[in-house]
Amino acid sequence: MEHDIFRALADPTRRTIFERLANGSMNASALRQGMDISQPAMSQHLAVLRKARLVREQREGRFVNYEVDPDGLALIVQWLAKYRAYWPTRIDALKLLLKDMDQ
Amino acid sequence: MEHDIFRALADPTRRTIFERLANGSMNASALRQGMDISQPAMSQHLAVLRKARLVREQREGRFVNYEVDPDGLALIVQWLAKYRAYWPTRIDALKLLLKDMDQ
DNA sequence: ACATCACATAAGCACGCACTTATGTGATTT
DNA sequence: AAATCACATAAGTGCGTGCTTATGTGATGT
Repeated sequence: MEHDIFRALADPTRRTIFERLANGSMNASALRQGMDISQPAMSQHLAVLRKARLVREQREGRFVNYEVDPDGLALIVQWLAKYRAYWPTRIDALKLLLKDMDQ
Repeated sequence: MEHDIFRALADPTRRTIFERLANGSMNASALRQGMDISQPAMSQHLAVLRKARLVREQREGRFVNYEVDPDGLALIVQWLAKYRAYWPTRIDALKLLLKDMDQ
């Protein structure tokens, strides 16, 4: 399962898909816009992201709406937490993170 | 670079190596103990982890000591920060993280 | 100096993976 | 009910990747 996540994110196309979904959920056809990717390829990528729990589907008629699944991200956070002793303490990303989570 | 990281972590053997180094830095030979992996394979895995900045080397005589490189982890945190809007707010891992970072 | 040790690199191979084309499935439209 | 649409699945293919064996390199030991 942790394996599924890292394997899913190892592909740049899937990271792009995930990033696009993070900016708003949409269906598979909409996801293809401006991505130069075939319909089966998109479907296969979404299947991999689904298995990794990075993305979840929501049937709406004959469309399938896709959205970010927090479970996958939670598992990455969990994995990262194991190594928090090595996290640099002063980097901007971390400060950003802290600021955002404080409120 | 972010690509190098996810690709590096996509392999279970490399994740194991990384985890072992997180529990204490050591040289390549010591890393092989109990892992049933050839010397060249280990060397190649370490090269991939190095390129991803997840690990860094420190020559000591004819030994090469390996340790976790915080830079790689920082990049993952940075990547994760982009999706913090989707992080679940009540999971244990997150609470653990916060508690540890507060002090 | 030579041998040996710790590790890196080279080259070849088998397997996994991302793609393709073709076809299947279930819902909507007319 | 027949056609069309949105998407999934099947099967085949080329390439990347992780392994192997063989060899190179640089440091230590005798």
